[in-house]
Amino acid sequence: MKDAILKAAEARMRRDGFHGFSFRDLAADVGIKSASVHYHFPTKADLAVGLMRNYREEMLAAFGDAGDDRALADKLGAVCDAYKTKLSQAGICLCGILAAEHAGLPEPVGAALKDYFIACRDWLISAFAGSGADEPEKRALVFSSALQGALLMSHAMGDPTLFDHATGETIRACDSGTRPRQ
Amino acid sequence: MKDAILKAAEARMRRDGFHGFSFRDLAADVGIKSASVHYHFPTKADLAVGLMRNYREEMLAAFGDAGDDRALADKLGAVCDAYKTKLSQAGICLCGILAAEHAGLPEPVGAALKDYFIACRDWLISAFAGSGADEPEKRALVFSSALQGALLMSHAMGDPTLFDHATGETIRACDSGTRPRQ
DNA sequence: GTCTATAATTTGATAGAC
DNA sequence: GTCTATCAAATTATAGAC
Repeated sequence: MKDAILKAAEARMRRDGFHGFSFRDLAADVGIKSASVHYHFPTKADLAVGLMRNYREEMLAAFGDAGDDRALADKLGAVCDAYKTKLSQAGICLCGILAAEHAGLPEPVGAALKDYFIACRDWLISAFAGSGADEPEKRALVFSSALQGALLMSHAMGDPTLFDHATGETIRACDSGTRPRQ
Repeated sequence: MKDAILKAAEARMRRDGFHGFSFRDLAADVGIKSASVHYHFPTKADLAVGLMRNYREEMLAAFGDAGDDRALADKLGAVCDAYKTKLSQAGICLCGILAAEHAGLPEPVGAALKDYFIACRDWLISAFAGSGADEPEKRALVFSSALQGALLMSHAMGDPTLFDHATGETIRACDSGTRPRQ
């Protein structure tokens, strides 16, 4: 049941944001009462933090090993694919929408948010550094922001192809920047 | 007073999102009661739509004329500067945060949101087409998404330099793509 | 673990006096 | 235009029975 709540909460939070749904909505989704949701997650912040922990593990697992022998473009492609799967399910990145709202969120949520983006950044730094790219730290953040922007705009415009165009462009730029005049 | 409410509402909505503040918060900001806010804006959707209309005009004015004789990089730089000013005031783009939440927002807000992004896209298409770039439609959307992502990540990580890095990279990519081996 | 019941607060919004 | 007063509904969260 805890997993069912987390699943419903991810869908709700990715669609409507932290303040856009209630424990009663969630309870109705999984067929119990809101008091029972509070049994599993005392506060909404607890729910969000638990959700983000799960989400981080799921995404990093989908990215694969940043240090393996795949080509850089394949690694970045795996990251894009993981987010595209999320986009196709409706809603953007869980941490993307929470990032947009983060100034008005409980403090533990903000901390978990930074944890997520730092984990992603570190994965990307590893991937860039492994391919001999210069300034891997900078590239990692630029790539992340391009990705989050592609999710946001593709979602807002209701145009899934926008995500492919934007991420395709970004990967191509990274690849040529990393291995110039190949 | 209507302008004061709009100003306070922009700050609140850019910080906390559509559901993250109340008419009472707003009333306190400008020193009146919430009933008086409802006199100026009957519903919260009315407020958001009015806000977005103002915001759109303000931003397009800051971009300047898309058809003038500035270099493409200068035009794109003006767009980035306009958003950077917003970022420095705290909070991301008004339409960026509303885009993230848009699935759970009143319908008129979603319509105004699309209007904003279409206006921006058209401005950018004009700028790209004027410099002889190929696929100006595609470039416009890719540029917009890079920009929104840069705002989001810079905000979430609390790192203003991230915005400069990401947008600088994007402008450089557009420029070299438009005028190859210059 | 889930329920009923409810507390305590907040919310968007309205009515009507001034 | 702003106020007081208020409504009806929703919200997060808790207490205690089963």
